Order: sequence, then structure tokens, then C-alpha cells
Amino acid sequence: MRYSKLFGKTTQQAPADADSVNARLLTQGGFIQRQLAGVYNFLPLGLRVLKKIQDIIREEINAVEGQEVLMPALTQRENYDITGRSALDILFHLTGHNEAAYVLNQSHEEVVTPLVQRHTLSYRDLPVAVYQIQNKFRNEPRAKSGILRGREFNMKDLYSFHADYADLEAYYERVKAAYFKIYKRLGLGERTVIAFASGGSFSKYSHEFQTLADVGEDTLYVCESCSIGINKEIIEDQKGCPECGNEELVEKRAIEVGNIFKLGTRFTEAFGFSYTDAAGEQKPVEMGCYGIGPSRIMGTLVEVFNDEKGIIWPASVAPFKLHLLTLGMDEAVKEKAEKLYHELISEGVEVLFDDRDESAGKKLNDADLIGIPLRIVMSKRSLENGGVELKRRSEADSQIIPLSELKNHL
RNA sequence: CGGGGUGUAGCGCAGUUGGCUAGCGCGCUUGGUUUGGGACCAAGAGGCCCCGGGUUCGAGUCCCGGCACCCCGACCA
Repeated sequence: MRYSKLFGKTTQQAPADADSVNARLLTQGGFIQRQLAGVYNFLPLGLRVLKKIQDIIREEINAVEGQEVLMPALTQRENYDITGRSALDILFHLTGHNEAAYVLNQSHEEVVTPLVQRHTLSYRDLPVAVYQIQNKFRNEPRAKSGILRGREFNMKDLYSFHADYADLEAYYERVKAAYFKIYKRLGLGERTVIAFASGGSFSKYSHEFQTLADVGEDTLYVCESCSIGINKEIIEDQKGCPECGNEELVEKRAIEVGNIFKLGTRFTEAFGFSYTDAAGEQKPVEMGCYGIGPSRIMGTLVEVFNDEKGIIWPASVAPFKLHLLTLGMDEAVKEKAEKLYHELISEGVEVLFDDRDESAGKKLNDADLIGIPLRIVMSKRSLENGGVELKRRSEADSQIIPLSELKNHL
């Protein structure tokens, strides 16, 4: 991609309404554009990052036999009346023709349960797990912190259905393990802990995945030897670490980046979702749900990986693999850079090529702001020194390498 | 839902004891000179001053009403 043609450029001026580091840097970098409080446009650069996050999640959920579907955002209110959730404050309500009552889904239990029910009659159809990556709508009393807490936000939600509770528990552990893999691949593994939170009706606890960060809205009590946290909601009931009993818990701020629940029969019973077992008997279906918000992950990454110059993306989610730029007006240099750009593209390397006739300061600062992990500068000076300058965004020093060695650094 | 605040050029803002042709910085356009950490000179373009009423010789400015948005708090299966 040529930066000169990219839709969504950097801006030097921070937006007046940016209330957080992620909102400011993502907006200035040309990744997102605020529509209204808690609702954002994703520009090409931002969408590339979001898709990479989604793809990592998708791969790991596919690996635990989740099957991807796409459910509607719009649903008849009746489904929420059935489960008793239509009075939820966060639910957006709409009215259609003839006063028909609709809601925008804040979560999809009310859609997925009858959907799976329609296709699951026998024990032979169980277990089954379906998921989607789609936008959720929550009428938050106050949206805040850029894309960390939106009124419309992107979410991966997985739902599993089981013939008995033991099978649900076994699958729940598999998803838990998949989640750890996901955070590791996203570069968040080291600072993300699993936390015990209130469980709802059928299990003592649910589990949250919490990334430790000062900007976080949640207060956690962390056992540093087990990397386990306890949510503030339940600290009264839970004395000490549930794993090792350690009572020396450290208070920390964290961003909730995932949440998994054993729902039991809370929703399946409401819809009368049962199945016929091998003996011909009707049995209740046990259900679990598992969420991760890719857009919130994106915001979290910016909160955690930045410096005074801008974003420092982990390689796994960076919008491009390398940022190539020329300095100076020398025509021979420009031609050589064009040639390199075409070579890289033909080899399938994701490259952002800043081909603009801009000053060195502007181009280098833009590269720092955008935060692509690897920066390649080609200039008269670099060529005289034997090649191109290579610099990692996460490191202070650069080095000159011969063009022929560039591939070894990708 | 309480409390506070803001709507003026693409962005950030000034102008508000009523008064001239509504300004500044950045950005944008054109030409020229530049090019290793946000260059310089020159010439330009760009405004329903949130909306609707009212007062007045005269309203961005005052009054009434509305709308939108932002921040803090409460809230966040």
C-alpha cells in the first residue's frame, strides 16, 4: 500500500474529545474516526488491525471445534421477553412498522439458543459449539475510554451446547486454554491473568481474562505467584487465592479482555430446548458462553504498547509487516525504492510504502505514530553506507543492512 | 439518572460590556526554493458563527425555546 493513496492520514493535532491514550493515538494515526460517543468508524489501517485480531481468535476457536455463523444484529423483542431480559437497561429498543418491537442484540443468547434448538433434536447432535464475530450494541450509560467501552463494539461470541454438565465443564476448560493461547499470540500473554468473578446461577464462578493496565476500569486482587485474580465483586466471599490460599493479594487495575460462563440451563430452559437421549428420554441442554471483544483488544494493545511517539504494535496484529520510506528527493533513490517496493509486494510481504515528497521529520514521525514494528529507510545516505536502514519500532537503535539481507530480517 | 461544560472553516481555538468586510494556528490548493526528526517564501480557496423564535437601527455576541455533543459521578449479565 502506498501511503500517498491510503484513505485516512495521520493528524498532528490531537482530537479535543479524546479521553484516553487509545482514542488519541488511534485517531491521530488514522486508524479510527469517532462517529459519536462510544461509536467508531474503522478506517483501512484500523480495519487491518481489527481483522488480524479477529483472525487469531478465529483460528483458535476453530481449533476447539467452534463453527462460525453470522447471526442478526436486529431481533424481535419477544425473544428477550421469553428470557426476562427485555428490561435490561443496556438494551437498545427500536420500533418498526405496526408498532413491532425490536431490539439490537447486546449478546446473542436469545438468538443462538432457539437457532441451535431448531437444529438439535437428538443426543447425536450434541455437543455443538457455534460462534460469530459481529457487532454488539449496548446502551451504556456512559461510553468512555475510546474503543474500550463502546455502545457499538465488535465481539467474538461462542456458545456451546452439551448433553450434560460434565461435558460442559470439560469443554469450558478447553476454551479456557484456547483463550490463553489467543492472548499469548496477541502479545498480551505476560500481563493477562485469569480472574474469578461472580458466576451467575449455575456455577460458583465465571472467569474473566484481565489485562493489567492502569487505565483499566476493573479492580482486581491478584495472587502474584499464581497469576490469578479475584474480581472486586467477590473478594468479600473469597478470602485468599482460590488456587494456593495465599492471602497476600495485590490490588491492581485491569481491562477485561474476555469472559467465559457456564450458563447451565438458564437459557435453554427458557426456550424449552431439550433433546432426546439414547434411552428416548427428554433431557435439558447445558450451555456455555465465551466472549472476547476484538475492538476492545485493539484499544487495550494501544494502551499497553505505546510511547511518547505513538503506537508500538505487536507483529502479530500490526497493520503491515514493514514500513518502507524514502528520504530526500534524489531520483535514483526513489527509483530504487520503487523497485524494492514492487519486489516486496511480489513476494507477498505486507508493506506500507511512504512515497510522499514530505520532509524527513514528518515521515519519520508518522512512522513512529503508526507503529509498524519494522521500519526500512532508503536514502542517499543509507545507500552510500551500503544499503537500507532498518529499525525496530520497539528499539532505539537502527542498523544499516545490505538490501540482499533484508529478507533475513522479515 | 445526578452534576458540570461546549456548539464559530477539515482539525484545534480566539472573538461574547451588541458595532466596521468574523479572525489565529495547523491542514488544504497553486508556484518557487528545500529534504535524516513535524522546512521556507509568495499567492489563494474554504463560514446557514448548531437550529427556531424574539429584542434592536444593527445579533456570532442579549433574551426565550429546542437540538446535538463532551466531561465527572452513579452504572457496567
